[in-house]
Amino acid sequence: MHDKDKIIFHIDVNSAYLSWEAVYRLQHGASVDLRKIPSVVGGDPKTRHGIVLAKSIPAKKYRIKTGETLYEATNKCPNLTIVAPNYALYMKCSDAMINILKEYSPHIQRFSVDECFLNFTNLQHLHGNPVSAAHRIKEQIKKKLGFTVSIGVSSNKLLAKMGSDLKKPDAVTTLFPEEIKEKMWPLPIEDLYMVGRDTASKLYKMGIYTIGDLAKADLNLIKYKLKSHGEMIWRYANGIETSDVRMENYITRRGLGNSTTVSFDVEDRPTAHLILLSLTEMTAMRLRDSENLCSIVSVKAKTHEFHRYSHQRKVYSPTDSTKEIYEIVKDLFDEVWDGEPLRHLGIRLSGLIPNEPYQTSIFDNKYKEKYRKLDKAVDDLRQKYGSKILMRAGFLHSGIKPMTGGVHEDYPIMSSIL
DNA sequence: TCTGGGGTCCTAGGACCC
DNA sequence: TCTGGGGTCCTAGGACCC
Repeated sequence: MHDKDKIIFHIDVNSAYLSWEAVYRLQHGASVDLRKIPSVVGGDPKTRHGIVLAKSIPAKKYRIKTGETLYEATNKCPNLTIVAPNYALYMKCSDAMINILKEYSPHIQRFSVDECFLNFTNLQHLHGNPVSAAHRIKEQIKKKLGFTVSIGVSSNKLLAKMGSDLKKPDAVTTLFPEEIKEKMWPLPIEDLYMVGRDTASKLYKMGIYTIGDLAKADLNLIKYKLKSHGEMIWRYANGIETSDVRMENYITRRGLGNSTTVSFDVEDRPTAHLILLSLTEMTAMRLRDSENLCSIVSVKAKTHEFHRYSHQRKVYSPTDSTKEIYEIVKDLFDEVWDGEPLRHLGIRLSGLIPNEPYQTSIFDNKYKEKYRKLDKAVDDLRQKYGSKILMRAGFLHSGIKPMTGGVHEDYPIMSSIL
């Protein structure tokens, strides 16, 4: 089959967190619809989580942007309504949407909590023409779940994604290759997927301001200035993209990590260690749950002044043991920390190796086996009774949670790669 | 009441080897 | 006393995504 025969949908929930919050509140007796007033979902500034996570369309009219501080947002709009995030709710809404999509195609790639690709290729005989099927999907989600989506329809994932952005909210838009010139090329360069602030400013310096400018630019010049990233975005500008709709994201998982912004500045080693232990408990449990061992452990920190640094180490005996990982984490931290006050700590486990029983036995010895059994027992208890059922003694009266991280505990696997 | 958390990939430079 | 080049692995940092 030729790529031009593929039919791909990109389904994007409009202002996802905010819409889901609005629907939930209406269902529970709220009289106002958050979507119809200037409102945002945002974290708590008292714990230094005060940023805008999602905004309503009326809030957008005040030029409020996702990611900016609530302080800035309230300056722009003093009567802004701010609600706290409820990630568990968002998971449920996301799952409910996926279940509807599965009625149309089993071939779905969950791209994030609020976006997915659906492969509609060869399904016309079941569901009719793609555009009317997309409209039915959109209406069914609106009717059953109460929120709106924008759907892009094209012959590859990049164009479907760009298409879903063209019209919001509650819309179906096609962006087939023959429509690129008219619909995509006039857009500003920063609207192209994978062109962020830094890339955009480099392109401006080359006299490239629209997606069309980039599409028509000399590929060799772009490659010279922007390396492989340049080649990729040049192809995107021309609508060239051939990746598959991948159903099983977990196969390609490269690593996992957890991090946290602490409500106070960390200025002493014992506190830092306790937070790192708490993060290790969470990340190592997720690692075991994914049935992988890790061979690279990394620690990252952000200072009071927002300077970031990281330190990592390859370990020659891959592990999934909380204790072993924590010992490495502690070492790494002690090697780099110079005593500067920290606002944020994180750990990341990568270099994943499938944990198959015959492989792990190579590394096992009695000592390790003891910790393996302990980890499993703790995981089982926490799974049954919740993460708070057990905590290490060090956390008692510390004011620090025994497990930290897990805003998106199980789902979704985020990826910036199509 | 001032700046989240979870990801992926790429690049540069140094160490080390032949 | 002058000073190769190719290759791989590792680490730190940065850019991008939602």
